[in-house]
Amino acid sequence: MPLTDDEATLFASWFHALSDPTRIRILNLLSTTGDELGVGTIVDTLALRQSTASHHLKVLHDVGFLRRRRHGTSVLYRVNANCLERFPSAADLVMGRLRVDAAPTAPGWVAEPA
Amino acid sequence: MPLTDDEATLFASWFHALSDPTRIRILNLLSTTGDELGVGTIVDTLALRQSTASHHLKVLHDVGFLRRRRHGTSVLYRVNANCLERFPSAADLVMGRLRVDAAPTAPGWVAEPA
DNA sequence: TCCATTCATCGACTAAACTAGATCAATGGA
DNA sequence: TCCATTGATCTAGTTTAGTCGATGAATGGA
Repeated sequence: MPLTDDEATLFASWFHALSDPTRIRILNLLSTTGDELGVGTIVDTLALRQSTASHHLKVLHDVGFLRRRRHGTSVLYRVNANCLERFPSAADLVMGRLRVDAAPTAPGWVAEPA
Repeated sequence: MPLTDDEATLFASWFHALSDPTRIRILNLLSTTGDELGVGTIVDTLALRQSTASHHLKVLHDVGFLRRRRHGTSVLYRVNANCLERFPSAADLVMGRLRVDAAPTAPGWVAEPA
């Protein structure tokens, strides 16, 4: 049974969030570091402009790959653990090896405050 | 150990190939069908313009997700089986759960004539 | 050889995305 | 309250990507 257009669009949006090298580096930095980082640290570590980093962090956050919280004047970002540990091999969804109705509706579909 | 810029760019290119709904639908059609399909069949099944389909097929082929062969006047596309069965959870690469030096350099890294 | 079929490629148009400087908002300390 | 810090948002400029009609190339049959 083929994917619906809506499902295809949804899955594409997840991949889209990973389709930029800077976002890959941000995600890799956060996941290998293992805990939350402020925007300034990310900017310094990856040599990004602040507005550029903020833009990419928003993309990753909007799709559910990242969580964030304020801490004083700074905002700390971290990888969404649900995403990390339960995100199925995304290819499996596309390839029809996972039933769509058993799949999440978003990368961070497990309840957790945004 | 963080990803290099080149690695981040490479991984991003794989995700980019999956970042469009039409390409997701093409890949899903080919994988669920289970064998190779001509461009005309894909065009009819997914209600695409021929040039649009050809464009997306090229993107998927270039990145290694699809193989193709001529058959008479038509061209048959199929999913790259190496890709399907051995493509690791792509997220694992980004998340540092797979060592980069153990990872493929392309989705279709296992030798097979293009 | 001539023609029909099937796709790939080209060119133009439009929309979306990335970057970056500038400005705005939230927080906390003096 | 005033100001410094931190990061989000705004806007502009450039690039990249998706769509689609038109054209070109490969194949095979008449």
